[in-house]
Amino acid sequence: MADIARLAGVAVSTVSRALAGSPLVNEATRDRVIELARSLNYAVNVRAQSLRLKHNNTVSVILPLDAPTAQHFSDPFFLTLIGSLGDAITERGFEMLLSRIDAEHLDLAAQPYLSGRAMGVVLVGQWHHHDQLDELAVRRVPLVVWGALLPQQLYCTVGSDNLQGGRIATEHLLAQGARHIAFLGDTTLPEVAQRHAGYVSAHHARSVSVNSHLTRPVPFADRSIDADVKSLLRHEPQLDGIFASSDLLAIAAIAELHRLGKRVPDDVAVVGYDDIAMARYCQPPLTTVRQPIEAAGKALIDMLMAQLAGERPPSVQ
Amino acid sequence: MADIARLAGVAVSTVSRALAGSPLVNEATRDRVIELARSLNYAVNVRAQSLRLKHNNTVSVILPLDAPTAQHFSDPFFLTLIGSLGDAITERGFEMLLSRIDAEHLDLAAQPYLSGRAMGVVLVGQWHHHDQLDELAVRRVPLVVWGALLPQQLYCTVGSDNLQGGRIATEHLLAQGARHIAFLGDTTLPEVAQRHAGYVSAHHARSVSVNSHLTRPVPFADRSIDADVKSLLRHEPQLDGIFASSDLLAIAAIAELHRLGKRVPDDVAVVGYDDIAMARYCQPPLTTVRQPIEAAGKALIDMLMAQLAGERPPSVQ
DNA sequence: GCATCGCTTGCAATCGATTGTTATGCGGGC
DNA sequence: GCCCGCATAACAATCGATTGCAAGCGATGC
Repeated sequence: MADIARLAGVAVSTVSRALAGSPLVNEATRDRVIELARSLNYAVNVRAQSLRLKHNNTVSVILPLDAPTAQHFSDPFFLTLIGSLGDAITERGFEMLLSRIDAEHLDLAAQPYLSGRAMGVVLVGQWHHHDQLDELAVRRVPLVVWGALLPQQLYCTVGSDNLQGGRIATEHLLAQGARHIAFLGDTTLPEVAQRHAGYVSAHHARSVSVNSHLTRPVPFADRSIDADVKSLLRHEPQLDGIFASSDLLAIAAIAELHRLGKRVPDDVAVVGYDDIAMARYCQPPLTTVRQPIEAAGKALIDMLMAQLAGERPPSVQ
Repeated sequence: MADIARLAGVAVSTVSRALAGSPLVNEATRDRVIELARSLNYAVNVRAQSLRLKHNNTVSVILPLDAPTAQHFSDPFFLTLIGSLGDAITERGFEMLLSRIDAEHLDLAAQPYLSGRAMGVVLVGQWHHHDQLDELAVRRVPLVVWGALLPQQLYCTVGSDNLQGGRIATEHLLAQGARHIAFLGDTTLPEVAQRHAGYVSAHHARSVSVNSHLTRPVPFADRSIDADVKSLLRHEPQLDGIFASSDLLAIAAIAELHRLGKRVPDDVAVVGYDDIAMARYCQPPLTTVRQPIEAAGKALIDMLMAQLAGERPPSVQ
């Protein structure tokens, strides 16, 4: 900016005002400065600017990394959600800072906010540390979380109605006559636990008993799912339905069922969860419970903005 | 930081040194300051820090937005590539700033660098403006591009060998006896043009003539692909192969072929490109040309670092 | 001769950190 | 008693921008 000031023969403050389009500078001066800046490929230093202005136009999006499963940025559901967030953030003229933290230390999610890098934080998933998130809310960190709505939680969440979703998925299988339905998913995660509760509730509604051996605690995206499917069939030859807590699990399970000579859905019906793009293209198309991914990004950002405006927006399902 | 200095009874400069672990401060003082900072949930203001230090630990990743197709952050290939970049950037301790620009103004990709927001830029795809990217290279903007290697280009690229890939895919179809092979892809894009050149070259190698009516200029991810498949079959009932320039196109084409009563691959064989995760789970698995997505993120970031170190790294295929 | 006008521009403080230089306190040697 | 060296800590300039306040312009009226 000093260079431009020198070349234009004015003070730095005038350049600043000119580039900001302030009416306090002469039009001729302003045009001269702006033209000079353009020809020099000059752009205002955003760090200095936001330091001075104490404001910020970046939203931090954090995808916790579940170390045990060494999961990378690969899960299609999370990637799609990130895409949806990216669109929502871009539409509002903000920037998106994407990072990862250890899923065991969700409190680190406050870092981008505390260090002035971002105006607020969007966290994808609660994982196992609901308590750490409550603490962040107490510390008034602007935060919204994609995940389950838990009783008396202090932070804001956006998510699908997992209980209802689990019920619908299971009822769909029961309605087709399935009576030995497996549940695939890590029920220590709040969202999956709610889906499992829906699975149990749907059984009760039809007075069908739940065989607890049919619930397998597999992570969201585990390649070892094949072994689980094999073991399920060995221990429960009557298996006639699978409710997988993610589409990826469902698709992998179907592939393994095919390899084992089972017909889907004739022998074993499978229902997934998420409705990722892939699900639509399967042959035949995978039955799945739709999570509103497209709307989710918008809802998360809307909620973050409301929070920054001082409101306490209610969580959304 | 001033607050901590006051509470600790020392000067701001001492706090700064203490938090940075400088040996110039007494150990007792240092511990006292660090403990105070922790208890106050204080984090160094990164904007001020990087303003002062004139360095930067964020990499800007830009996904051009192709306005005509109103394409959102949804293409699984690009999302996977972003995931791969995210992993590579996180591994090196950097941050990832993700944004979108109009694909017609790739010169805007320099903005995050010029405004001091990022140390360098990774651009996903050349789209239609090779020239604008050359200009950025002339202006010495640290930039690496995912895309095709073009003759005498001035900027660095990472990408697969599209010519060879196109050749392999087409030869695979020809080897199965296909003689009326359609090409689906927007050949005005450099990468797709090279794949098409491979398609033509494979035909020539076997002295099979190329029917130019079988080349359809569909965008990477277009839902209207169904109409193209219908029209291809109407005009060329002998159609026995399709080389789609992306897996998404291939999968959509297969779905439509099924609807039209064609068997895949018996009646019409289909080959895709990219090898997205989805391809592995199709029934039967989609034949595709693998793009090294996992390695790509690492390669792009390595190249950016080399450039920042003053080297002129060669483009990689 | 001087205060005043509206308009434009320059001065200087400020944002929050870092770091070279200087100052302070203390103990020991002369 | 004085000075020196050493270990710490304070001072102040700096990064690049923004902005309240004041200064300057020439004409005018008292």
